[in-house]
Formats: sequence, structure tokens, C-alpha cells
Amino acid sequence: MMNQVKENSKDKLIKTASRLFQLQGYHATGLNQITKESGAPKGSLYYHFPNGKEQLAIESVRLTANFVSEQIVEGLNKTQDPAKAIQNLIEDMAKQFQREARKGGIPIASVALETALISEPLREVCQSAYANFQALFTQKLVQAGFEESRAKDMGVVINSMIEGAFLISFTTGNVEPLLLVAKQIPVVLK
Amino acid sequence: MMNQVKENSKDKLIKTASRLFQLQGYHATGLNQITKESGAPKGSLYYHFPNGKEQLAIESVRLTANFVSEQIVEGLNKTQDPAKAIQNLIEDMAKQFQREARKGGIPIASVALETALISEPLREVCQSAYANFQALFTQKLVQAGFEESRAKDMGVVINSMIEGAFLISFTTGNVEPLLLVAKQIPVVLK
DNA sequence: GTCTATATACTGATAGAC
DNA sequence: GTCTATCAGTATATAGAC
Repeated sequence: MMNQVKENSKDKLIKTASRLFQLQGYHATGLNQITKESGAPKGSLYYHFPNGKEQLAIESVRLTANFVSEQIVEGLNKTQDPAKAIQNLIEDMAKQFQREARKGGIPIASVALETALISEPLREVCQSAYANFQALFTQKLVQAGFEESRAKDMGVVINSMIEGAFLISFTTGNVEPLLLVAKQIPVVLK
Repeated sequence: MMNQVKENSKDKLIKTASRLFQLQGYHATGLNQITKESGAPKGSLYYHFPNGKEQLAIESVRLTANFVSEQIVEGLNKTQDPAKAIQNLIEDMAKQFQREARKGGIPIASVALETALISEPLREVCQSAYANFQALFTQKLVQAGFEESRAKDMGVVINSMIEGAFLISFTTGNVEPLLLVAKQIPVVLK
């Protein structure tokens, strides 16, 4: 019923918008560019997203967040030991980051920074994304026997370390920060 | 000679631009708003910055970076032990962040994310800013007897942790990430 | 649901008088 | 160095035919 063989305009718009917001940020990405690259007509955009750019961005961030969450889950499931698992996950992210040669942007950070003060709904969906990432790390730690409260704290810390390393790696065009942060994971979890 | 009692248009423009770029990001900040809030005429902007917005942003990021560097230096000088010093610095930043109630933005991150792929000179000045922050942490560690190579690595890691914690704290409107990262500094430096 | 044409406002940038 | 007027382009958003 809801699974269509052919991709509809709404999905095409969200997919294209997700890519462009991630690559260029919120304000640098215009609706004209999104409709043009998605192939969907502009009238269609306001039919599917009556609240315009803000609503489209909210759904785009949700899509991006789900995609990243899946990557995290898959990565963490590869290894039982949590420290090794998280370290490997970050190193895999660094490899992918290097392969793409910085042509993909950072998943959510730019939209979060640009909109946190001007759109409460957009801020909330970015906040949810980060809360979700943290929860995945925390879950992995709890399953490995970490005490609940410490696992929660370390989820926040690990998420911060990863986001910061992404920011610096992206700005400098060098994956070193990601690799160095990965190496510190076993240290902070000891 | 170069120290004028009265603030000239160029300085007013850079100061205002620094504040607005930090608060709103690069693309959301228009030249009309900068000239209006600075009190400087628009014609004056292109007289002082022939390369327009990009050049103004470069000098604004430099000003912001210098200001942050001074804050870091002052903070690190308060305490001799590097772990304690860095931890206290981050906690002070968190306090200031909370006082401002998220009304100041994050110093450089938004501009860095928005421009790294579209302006090489702007990317470079953001990169320099981060390199400078890292060097200050590294210097503190070397002075305390850390081995040079490890001190460099930890400068990068600490800078990443702080930037990431700022990003998450800003997005969520909660200083917890900054405080938790501060608490981990002695752990990673042990 | 799709598509085009258009409205209004604002963007970065420039010209030229003063 | 200052200031105003204005350019061409693009932004988000809407109206209305199909």
C-alpha cells in the first residue's frame, strides 16, 4: 500500500534536500535548487510541504538522522567490546570521510548551528538526532555491563568527541582529528 | 599613529560582522544588516573591503579567533597543572555560555561549516583558528613535561572535544555536554 | 497532484556625486 | 572617505490553469 515502486515527488524532494542541506547548509540551499535537482516541480513542493522550507528541512534532518543511526547501529554490532566497537566505528567513518574527499558535508551540524536560534521545531529535530546517537552509544555500554549513569554520561561525551572531530576534520580537510579521537575512546572508557 | 581614539568605520564593520557571523552564520547575515547595525554606510564597506563579503568575513573570523585565543591563554595561565587548567577553562566557558543563554552563537563553527567547501581563503582562516587553539593546549602540555608528539595529539583531541561539546550544548540549550567533557579531561591526560 | 508564471522582498555588488 | 541610488540576481512564497 504505502510502498510504491516508483519514487514519488515527496520522497525525491526530501532525499535531494537532505543531501543539499548536509552539503551546503540551510541558508545556502534554495528551494529553487532543491526542486530543480530533484526534478519535482515547485508547485509540488508547497503541496507536500505547506509550511515551506522549514517543514522540508525538518523532514530532511529526520531522514539524515535515521541514516546515520543505522550506520552507528551496524558499526557497533560488528564488535562485542564497546571500546573497540566505537573506536572501529569512528575509524570506519574516517575512511568513508576520506573516500568522499569532503564532498558530503557533515550530517546535521550545519543545519543545527544555523537554525537553533531561529526555528524551535528545527532545533528540536536536531536535538532529537543527537539524543538518539548518544542513546545508541549508551545502550552499547549498558549491554557491556557499564553502570547506567556512567553509560549515559559517556554517551554524551563520545557523541561530542565525534562531532567535534568531524567539524575539525571537515574544516581542515584532514582526517587526523577523527583518527586521534578514535584512539582515545578506550582511554575514556577504561 | 595607528591607534585612533575614535573608532573608524572599518573597525566598526569588523566588530559588528564578527558578532553577527558568530550569531547567525555566514549566509544568514547580510551586508545590509551589517552596515545598518554598525552605523557605517554601505559605500564605506566596499571601500574598506574591495573583495566584499568574503573579505569582511575573513577579517571577522580573525578577530573572533584572536579573542578566543586570549580567553584560552588567560584560562590556562590560572592553573599550573594542565589537566586542571583545561578542565577549569571548559567549566568557565560553560558558565559564560549559560549566562549568555545561548545568545552568542559558537565562535567559528558555523562559518567554517558553511564556507569550507565554497571559499578556500575562508576555510584557511578557520583552519588557522583551530590550529591556533590546538597549539595553545599543546604548549601548556609541553610546558608541564608532556612528550612533544603526545602533546600535539592531545591538543587536537582536546580541541575536538570542546568544539563538539559546544555544538551539542548549543543545539540542545544545555551545558551538560560541556561539563561532562570537562570532567573527562583529566582522564584522557592521565 | 502537477506545473507555470509571477509577486514581493532581499541579496551582494556597483556607479558616481559629494 | 562618505553616502545614495540602483543594478541584476535570487530568495521564499503564492495564484491559478490544468
